[in-house]
Amino acid sequence: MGHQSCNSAPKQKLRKGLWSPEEDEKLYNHIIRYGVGCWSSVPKLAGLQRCGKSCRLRWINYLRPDLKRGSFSQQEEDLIVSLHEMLGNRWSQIASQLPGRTDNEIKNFWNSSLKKKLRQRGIDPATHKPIGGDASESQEEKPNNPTILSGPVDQVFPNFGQQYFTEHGVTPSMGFYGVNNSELYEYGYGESSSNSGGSNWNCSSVSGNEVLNWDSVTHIGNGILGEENFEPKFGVHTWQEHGDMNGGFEGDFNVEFF
DNA sequence: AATACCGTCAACCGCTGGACA
DNA sequence: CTGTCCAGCGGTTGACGGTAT
Repeated sequence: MGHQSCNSAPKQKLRKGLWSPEEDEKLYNHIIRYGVGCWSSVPKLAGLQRCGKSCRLRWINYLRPDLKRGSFSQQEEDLIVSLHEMLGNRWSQIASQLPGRTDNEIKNFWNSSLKKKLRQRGIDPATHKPIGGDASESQEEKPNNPTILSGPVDQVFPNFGQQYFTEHGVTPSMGFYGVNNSELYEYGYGESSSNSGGSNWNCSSVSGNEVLNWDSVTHIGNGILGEENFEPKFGVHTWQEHGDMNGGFEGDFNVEFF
């Protein structure tokens, strides 16, 4: 099958468990000198009795020079929580938004610390919704409490921001954005007039700025692109781009988070 | 002082999907 | 098209240190 464990490689006895300082040194020196290349050949070339997978993990989670060590800042903590709300347990995607942190590190931090903190605050870490209590109360509260932010892209979207748009080759524009099957999607951006492209949102032009008709938000879960489970996360009211658009997106936003 | 319990974290395991022959 | 190899991912495990009993 398509899987192989460290046991299936060569008869030679492979070491497991914690890494010794000598092993670390061998692996570190090898990769600094020759780069990674093919992980399966690294142990042989570096003189290690480990499988390539084990070497890869050790490098990524511990030896890499660009790793940030030490405890998580409050800012990082908040970022992890908001990214987890959007992406779920996609630790590598979450880690990609936190320079110097590994997916393993974030996963451990989440499981050992953050989950507990959220529960203490009365928030279910799985759903990010209030635990127990009066469900109707919490549902009523949501639409009445949108968060409206204005400013540069990285300020308004600290949780994925400029990098997200750049990586996805998307210029954020007026419209709805949301989550479907834990992927962030943009829907209907850049469109004016109503119900274009099968989307169920409306907008109109007012003094040169396109304005969303938020009444249509309630319809957005119904069959956009034939998808279910679409969960709107935010809408861009107005925006203005600036800077070098070829080098990545820059702009000022007026955004409403649901 | 002994040991049971708990939290943290490094590392492993097994699965998935992409690349390639 | 099929099979194999491999990197990457997320869940799980186990070692270890600290704290409670």
